[in-house]
Amino acid sequence: MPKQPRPASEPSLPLQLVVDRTSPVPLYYQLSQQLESAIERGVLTPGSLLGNEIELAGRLGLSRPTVRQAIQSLVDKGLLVRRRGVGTQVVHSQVRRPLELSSLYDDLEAAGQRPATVVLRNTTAAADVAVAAALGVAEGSEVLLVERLRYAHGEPMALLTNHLPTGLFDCDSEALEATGLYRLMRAAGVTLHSARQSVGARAAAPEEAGRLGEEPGAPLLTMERTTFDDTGRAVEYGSHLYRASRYSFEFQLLVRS
Amino acid sequence: MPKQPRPASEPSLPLQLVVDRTSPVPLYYQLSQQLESAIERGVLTPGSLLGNEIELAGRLGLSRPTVRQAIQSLVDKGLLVRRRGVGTQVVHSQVRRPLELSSLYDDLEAAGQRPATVVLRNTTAAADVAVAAALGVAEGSEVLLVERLRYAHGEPMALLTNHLPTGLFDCDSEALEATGLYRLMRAAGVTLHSARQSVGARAAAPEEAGRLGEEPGAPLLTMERTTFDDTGRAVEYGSHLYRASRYSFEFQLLVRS
DNA sequence: TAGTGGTCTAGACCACGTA
DNA sequence: ACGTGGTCTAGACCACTAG
Repeated sequence: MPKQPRPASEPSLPLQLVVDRTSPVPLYYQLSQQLESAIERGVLTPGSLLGNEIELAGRLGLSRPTVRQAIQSLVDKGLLVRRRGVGTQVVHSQVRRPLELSSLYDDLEAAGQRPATVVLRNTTAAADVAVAAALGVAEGSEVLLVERLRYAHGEPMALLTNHLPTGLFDCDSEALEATGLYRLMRAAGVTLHSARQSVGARAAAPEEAGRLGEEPGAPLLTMERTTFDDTGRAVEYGSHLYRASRYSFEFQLLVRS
Repeated sequence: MPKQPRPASEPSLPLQLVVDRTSPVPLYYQLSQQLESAIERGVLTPGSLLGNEIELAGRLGLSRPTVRQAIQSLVDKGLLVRRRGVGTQVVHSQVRRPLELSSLYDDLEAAGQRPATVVLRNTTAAADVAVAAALGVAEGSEVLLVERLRYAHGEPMALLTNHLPTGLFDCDSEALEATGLYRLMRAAGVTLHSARQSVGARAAAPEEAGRLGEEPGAPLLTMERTTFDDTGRAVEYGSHLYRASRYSFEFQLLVRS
């Protein structure tokens, strides 16, 4: 009997998968990385089945729980979908950028826009009510205040105002102009854990408009964010203004199941 | 020796935990629900340790992997933090609202604002370039078009424009005025999987301003969203306008680790 | 050194979807 | 009826952290 043209949902798995047991990298992680890269490179096409877990485990010389752990991590990332009685398949969706704690610096760099930063202020100040509440410090206590103007393609893009608790890390203006705030914090050993964000819009005040190269009254995107480390300390409170004509927030999100 | 005041990070676990093996609810889920509710109610205070997994498993008559599965799900939600050599503790952070595929209707309802909706249009139309690209259909093909004005406290809040593939579900205007679009889709058996969003701002055009009760040129928040089901089909493309003076997007997000 | 989470195994039975 | 993923067990060894 002649072979039928293979439907997109049939197992397509000559796929080279190998694990190195001498490596310190966890086996499930090696596997999930290989699967992810195969999906990324298009070797595993959308809709294709992965083959059942038992057989996959046998073929790799792994136990089923280990294989499941690898697959589960990709399901959590939204790359795979499991269906009982059917199998595990590569998701069809076209976009697969995960939602991260986005850094404007990284965003711009990824877009090939070579960001530039001018530090307008880098000093200490007394915390006002809002800042004190966000950072969980006493009103009037001393906090770091950083104000930056960020450019892309030589055009101003955003006015970034940050408040940070003192003593957290060394906030050097030169370093701030060379990279982003989050990178500095991570480099200083701060482990970012979660953030609370609020995105809105308002009209530009005259001074803000002047700095950003917009007309007074022009629409600006606003973002306020408080970031916490894994001990629950607030490590940063940002209050940012973006030119709506030049910037928008893009992200993908997964539906909690 | 007199007892020292207990530091916040010490195990505090008289905590009543029980599992019902006759229940169809998975054991790990019963456990994670109980832990989550204990955290929510403040019985497990921020910073308190959970006690090691082995002992917890023994006390509940469960195996360690099952207990780990329960704990892991809460770690993924950002409620718990694990540290090797230390233990598992309740995260200190004050806010713990997860990021979801937010529905304006649900948001307003949760805020106690009793949303009202007026359907302005509910018809079919030919897909233009943008809509066709977003939904993955041919340009000019027929799609559903829904335009709604949403009110809170009797004030207009947002102008919602949605395009949907035909034949997906019954798009009844009365139902649309009684609840949100996502609820209708879920009720029709559509399993939402992921969405691609873009949030920006712009000035209100005269007609938009009129409908929303703003002045022309007033800043509006814009949101475009394409939602996919678990087969990768685009099931909805929305292009929405919010009064910036009355609405902003709020969400929490976790740092991928 | 002792205690914790991180990883891994080799099985088992069940529930659900498809046919 | 069959094959799939969903759940669960009872162990094991290792890596990291604290004291």
